[in-house]
Amino acid sequence: MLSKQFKKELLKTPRGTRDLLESDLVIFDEIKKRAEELARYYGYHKIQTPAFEHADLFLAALGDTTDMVEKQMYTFRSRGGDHLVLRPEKTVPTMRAYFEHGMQSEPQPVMVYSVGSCFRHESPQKGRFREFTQFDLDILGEDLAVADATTIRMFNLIFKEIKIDATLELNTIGDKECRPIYRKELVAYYRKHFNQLCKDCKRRYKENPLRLLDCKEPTCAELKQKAPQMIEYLCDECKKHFKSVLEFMDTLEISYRLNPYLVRGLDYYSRTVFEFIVTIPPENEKEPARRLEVGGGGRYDYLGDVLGGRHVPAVGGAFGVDRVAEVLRQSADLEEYKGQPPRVFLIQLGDAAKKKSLYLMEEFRKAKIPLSQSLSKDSIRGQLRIASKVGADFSLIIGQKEAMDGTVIIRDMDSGMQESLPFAKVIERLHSKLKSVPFSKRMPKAEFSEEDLNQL
RNA sequence: GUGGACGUAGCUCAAUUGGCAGAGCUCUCGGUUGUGGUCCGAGCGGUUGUGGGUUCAAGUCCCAUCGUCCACCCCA
Repeated sequence: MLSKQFKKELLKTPRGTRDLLESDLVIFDEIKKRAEELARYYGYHKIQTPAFEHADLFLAALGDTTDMVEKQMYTFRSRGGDHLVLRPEKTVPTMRAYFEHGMQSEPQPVMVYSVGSCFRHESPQKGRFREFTQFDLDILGEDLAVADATTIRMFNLIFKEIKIDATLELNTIGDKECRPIYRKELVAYYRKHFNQLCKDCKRRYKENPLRLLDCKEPTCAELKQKAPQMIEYLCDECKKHFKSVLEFMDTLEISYRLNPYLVRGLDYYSRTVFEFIVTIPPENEKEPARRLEVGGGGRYDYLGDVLGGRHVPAVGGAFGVDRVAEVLRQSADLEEYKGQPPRVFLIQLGDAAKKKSLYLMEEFRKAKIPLSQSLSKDSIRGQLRIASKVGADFSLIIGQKEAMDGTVIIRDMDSGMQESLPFAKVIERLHSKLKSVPFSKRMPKAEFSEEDLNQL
């Protein structure tokens, strides 16, 4: 037995994690289901990689971005001494699986999707957890712009399907040819204005110049407006590629906003980058509307070279199931995400009836009658209370008398009308009753006016 | 790592200048020994996050600590 003090500390999930209860999971599952249906239809195949990988896999892929590796990854040693890490994302594992299973000798491109937890040791805040669920889509072994367009289109379709109003932002960050040139220009520009930069930007200037474009400080924002933009420095190939992506967007009638400040920090990224943004209205008038990134991705043509020593042009992205669920919870009509209440509630009174009902439950299951019950309650009153609380349309009542003469009472929970039938007829009768009571009629907490009551 | 707000029952929150720790919801049981929703009654549920200090007396004041949320940093 834990002491009370320890209970307070231990009987809760660790920081940045949480339990998902049924009311959360019906939403999660529905999101995953709709995304999966779309992905499958468009030719993606499901894969599942382990929750942890060799730490060196990520070290190799991410390069020497020590902040990410040291501070934000859950690394640990196995008993055998392996240096492992809880996966912080799924692009790298996907590429790892591509090589491990020789997918380069399958017809190209290889299209895969996956859904599962990722882990980052960050300080939690709204929509950001240390364990979170990502839905990933990737196209490996294809450098044509149509793959970029397909990826973006998939997320566009998915968000439409789950009724989330997300804005697409697009940019290109060039390739190995043109990006270094641009970066040099950018650094040269900021060098001239170095003294005006905010404290953070002075650090970014050294560590990750492209991130300078991300700063929200007023003076920095002003500076970046006059900063050189990637688009002016694109090589011919990249220009052609990006133009082609945009043409596909027009063809598919997907609206987008070009955001020249959208960047990805890591070296293996190239060309197309995109994000889907949801604007959340402010809770009170003083606060500005918030931008929540619900998904994003891009092309990563160099990851294959880094990991497998082989050029595998690829494009992919992910959306955060947690964030999407959060947005849905605040905005959407959640009716269709609510779990369906059991339609029939089985009530038993007395030992003989309880035994009988235990047997009957399996018969009802085979007959596909959606049944619920509370076998631990004995009073009819208590059982009926639960039946109405869970929103059952009908109750089946089996008491001593019914158990003896082989009948069941069917009670219509709306009207209170009851009829007694032999066991053999009950299933057939229920099927027709369930069909005749439409979903819309079901109101768990209905309130009746006097007129209604008089009619009964 | 930095800054701000907040920690009282399972949940939402009260508690006056420091003066008996409370309400609503939920849950359990009963009002009706075989009939639900509304209603009524009763009950369960607390070391007021933790530790220390001031005081006759601390949920309240002070210090420390832990935790949660929010923002920053970071964002694969």
